[in-house]
Amino acid sequence: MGMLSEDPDAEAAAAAAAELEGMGEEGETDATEAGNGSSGGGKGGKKPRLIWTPNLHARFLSAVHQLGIKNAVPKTILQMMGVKGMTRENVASHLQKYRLYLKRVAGLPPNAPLSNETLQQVQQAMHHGHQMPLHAAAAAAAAAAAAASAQQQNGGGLNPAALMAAAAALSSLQGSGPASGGVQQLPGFSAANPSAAGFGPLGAAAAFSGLGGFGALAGLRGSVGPGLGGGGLGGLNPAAAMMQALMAGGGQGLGQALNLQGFDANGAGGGLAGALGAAMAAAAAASGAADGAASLFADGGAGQLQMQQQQQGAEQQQQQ
DNA sequence: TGAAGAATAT
DNA sequence: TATATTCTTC
Repeated sequence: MGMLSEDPDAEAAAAAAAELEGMGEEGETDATEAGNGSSGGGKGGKKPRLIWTPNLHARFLSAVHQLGIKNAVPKTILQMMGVKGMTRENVASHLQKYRLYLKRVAGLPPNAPLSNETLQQVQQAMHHGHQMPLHAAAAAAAAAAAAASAQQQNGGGLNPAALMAAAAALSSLQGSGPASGGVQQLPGFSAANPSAAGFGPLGAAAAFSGLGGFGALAGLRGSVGPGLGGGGLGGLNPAAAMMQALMAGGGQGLGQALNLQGFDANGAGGGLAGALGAAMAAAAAASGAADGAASLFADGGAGQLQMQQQQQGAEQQQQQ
């Protein structure tokens, strides 16, 4: 079943194309004009802000991969994407961000010049990362949620430990690469001593940034952020939806869950990056607004969560 | 002149 | 933060 992204090039592009066409031509930009609400008036003519939906990003990636990074320039990418209403500037802006993202994944400083070779290597590495089983993500998310939930009973508040547990679980699963580097940025951290993270959840987030890329960032924005705010999402619990999707093991389910809460699946699409986002979201849900997570515990996931808690304990000891 | 890419603004 | 816009360079 569908792993979320074995071959983004073909599958994603096809899916994107199908959806785009199906949705209606205009739809493209369908995207998404954000907001729009503004009154109606508009005259002014300001172009609506383009939102890079998972499908659009899939098309973008497809074009970039086909062209090769060397030849992937805005104009060409735009042509290959063939999205009505999209401008070269839209693509250029996204490409700029994408390149920065690749550099980060490669562990290069932002100002480092990027060689084509490096980028290609990163891309390949990412493809392999995509093969990562989703259960790993589910396990990490569950561990994080369980830990966060437990701590919440003691006094609540945010739980960097849960976040780090998720990071540790994921990075150990991956074994090597940027992931471990990300975690190493917080030496001395342990569940018993979460303050080692320095900045609490933000510290944990910083650790993730080295490996999370789009996925982790999107996860932070869409789920952890609101969770940290303490207010939750007013009944809607994207994290729970994501966990359910993950546990169900379905790529499509995950995508739908992500769409539901505005989480950009272009990030979640990658196995590892998406897993991080989900794990963090789960932790946030448990420590912040836990409705959905709670229902999940009461559900079939309970047993699995307990297992993961033990597993997490082992992880923590390793960290220490 | 138009496009790419970096820097900066929103 | 994500995306848009501006600025510089080619």
